[in-house]
Amino acid sequence: MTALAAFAALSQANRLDAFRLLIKAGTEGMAAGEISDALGVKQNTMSASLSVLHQAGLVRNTREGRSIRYFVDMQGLRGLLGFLMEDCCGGNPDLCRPILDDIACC
Amino acid sequence: MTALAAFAALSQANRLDAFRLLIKAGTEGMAAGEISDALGVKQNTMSASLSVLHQAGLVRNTREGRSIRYFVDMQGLRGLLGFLMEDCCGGNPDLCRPILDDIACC
DNA sequence: TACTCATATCCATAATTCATGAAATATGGA
DNA sequence: TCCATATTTCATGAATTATGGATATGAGTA
Repeated sequence: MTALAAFAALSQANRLDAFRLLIKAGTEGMAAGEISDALGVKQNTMSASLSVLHQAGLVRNTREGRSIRYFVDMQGLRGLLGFLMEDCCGGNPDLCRPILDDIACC
Repeated sequence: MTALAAFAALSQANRLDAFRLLIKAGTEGMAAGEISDALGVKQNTMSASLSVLHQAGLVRNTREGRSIRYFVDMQGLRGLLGFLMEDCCGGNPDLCRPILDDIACC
């Protein structure tokens, strides 16, 4: 199941930090090198981390000249959260409404 | 950081399955034995899994006679998703709105 | 072509994680 | 008290994973 891979991908500090950085970066995304610099992680280690996030369907990337730019894969994130919250609360809206309110990022 | 523990907790099949079961169970929760029966997992193995979810702040439990009943910890879940989506999308609502719509569980 | 920058891959080692059997703890009933 | 039930705790070995050095690939530049 891919949700498992996604949670596994987010369960390690470098990868979680990188993912949150990309969440903040939004549509602009960040080059792989920018990410490793920002987090003070060695280039090859971060490359491996980004690869795990990519395989888990949490990020996309496109080459841009010499750099490779990473973005959050919004569809992947959506699928993950949807899977987690499927049939939640046994149909009791009051339980999970506050959760949604808290993700009111925009 | 506790978000790390939470994602790690959800990154293993038994634990993710148990958590989703509890999401569906809502306020009723489920006894530890019910969970291991439902998932066909040995009792001590499931107990260890529930303990990991508990330490990660994703579930609560209360004793009920001889059984111990588990519930999703809504506050924990809320904190986790809030942490993940913090400052998301660089302030671009169109990006993350579909995500929220997809978690429209109730 | 030769050179440099940006990233990815390979490999070995160290560290972590997992499931299980066996034993311990807590509760309720006779 | 003694017993059965429900669950947790502990110890262990097997499997997985993270990390970093070295190296490879690929893209621009001269």
